[in-house]
Amino acid sequence: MQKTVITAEFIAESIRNEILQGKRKGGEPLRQDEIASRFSVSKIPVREALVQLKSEGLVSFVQNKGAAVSSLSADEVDEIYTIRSALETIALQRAIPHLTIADLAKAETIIQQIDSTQTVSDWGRLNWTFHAILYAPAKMPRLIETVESLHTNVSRYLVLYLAGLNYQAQSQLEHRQILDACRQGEVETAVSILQTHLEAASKKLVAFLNESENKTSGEKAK
Amino acid sequence: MQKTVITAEFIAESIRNEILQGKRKGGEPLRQDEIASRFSVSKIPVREALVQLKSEGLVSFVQNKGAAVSSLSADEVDEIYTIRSALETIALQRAIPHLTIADLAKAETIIQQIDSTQTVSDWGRLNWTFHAILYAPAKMPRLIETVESLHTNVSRYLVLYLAGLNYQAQSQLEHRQILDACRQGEVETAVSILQTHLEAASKKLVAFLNESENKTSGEKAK
DNA sequence: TTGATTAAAATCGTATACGATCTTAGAATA
DNA sequence: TATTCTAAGATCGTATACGATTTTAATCAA
Repeated sequence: MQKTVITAEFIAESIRNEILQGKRKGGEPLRQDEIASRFSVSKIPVREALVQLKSEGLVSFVQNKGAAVSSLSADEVDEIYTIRSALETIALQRAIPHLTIADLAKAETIIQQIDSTQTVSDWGRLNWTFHAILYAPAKMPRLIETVESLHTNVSRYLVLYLAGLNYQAQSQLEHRQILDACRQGEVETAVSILQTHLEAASKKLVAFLNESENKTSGEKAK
Repeated sequence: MQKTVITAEFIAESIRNEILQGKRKGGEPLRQDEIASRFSVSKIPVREALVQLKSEGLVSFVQNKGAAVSSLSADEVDEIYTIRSALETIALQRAIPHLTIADLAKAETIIQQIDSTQTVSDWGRLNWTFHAILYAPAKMPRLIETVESLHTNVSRYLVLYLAGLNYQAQSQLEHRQILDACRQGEVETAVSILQTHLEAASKKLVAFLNESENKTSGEKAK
């Protein structure tokens, strides 16, 4: 077996997953020595992994204090959804004319998998998979990469706070409506529902975060 | 004087500038030892700088072959301008109602500076400064950061290939039109000219790159 | 008790060193 | 001559080691 990937990539993926699964909370420091010994490597690939995650917005660095899991404010979440809406709209619009039967079937399968999903991190991952399938034929890899990164950033909050509610039922309904519109080739309709879909998530999440920020206001000055 | 920035940040900025000034051509390998000795540091901060630049799209890594300055295809440039148009449109639209007299004056100054600019790298930098001033009041730091990164990526090609032509005169005319529309608070007009402005740059650059790609087709399979 | 002071421990950032991989150039072979 | 082989050099990726900074905790003063 050849060395599968660069060490730093492997470590970055592990830490990314931990953050997405809520095992690492916002603000929590990421000790280089601890991570290094856990993976039985030196700090050097660990630091490179953290620099990578910093560029994805999942961790932040402070001089001589190392890395910590970054947090999102309500404003930032709002901004992220504005960007996502603009970009995903373009992707879907361009992709629909090129969607194949196989793509649509694959998307349908993912919707069903989401229905029977138990863990929140699976839900977040499948959620993105569904969208990514519909966007892929747009052949815009940079746009998709950007959107995926933004999705990842909000996902850890979504899975934590919206999973229990009736949000999932509504979300799945919209997924099915989007898929139907894609099948019919109704670009306008699909894009419109997608925007609604994103706005709904954004509003709930922003409201939730505003609430928690008010509760804990004053702590931030620390 | 305290240590201004982390070493890696400083090195990243230096290499970034070299790439933007055309001192480092696309495909050119970036030797870690060479860079390290030039800055009198070890390879470790150099590698972190390169990982950072990779996340900005300016360099790419290949396993055991290190980093090299990345190149852009015509398709990628086209995609980048599509993304920029979508995002900059939002930024300008939201910023205009909050533009102050001081912002407008600052933008006017930059236009004048561009007129008297000699070097292409100054032109690229000032060009972005002008746009950034008009976008800033939108208060969307992530969006701006994303757009800036995309601007940086195409800038090194723009300055190389469009600087000589009459492109700059046209570009400056559009800058003044955008600024005028901003002064009048005419959001629709400003956004519309901005889109034209970006499309013009995109078309010229894509045409140029398609031409060079055809000339050198066959080399790519290497 | 509370707050200031300082020494010890923890942690960071990076220089040095080294095995692993890749590249290159000359020798051997056809 | 052209091609394959091989060994030396170049370059990469990372473990180890260490000074610098920060944090913690213990001591002392108010």
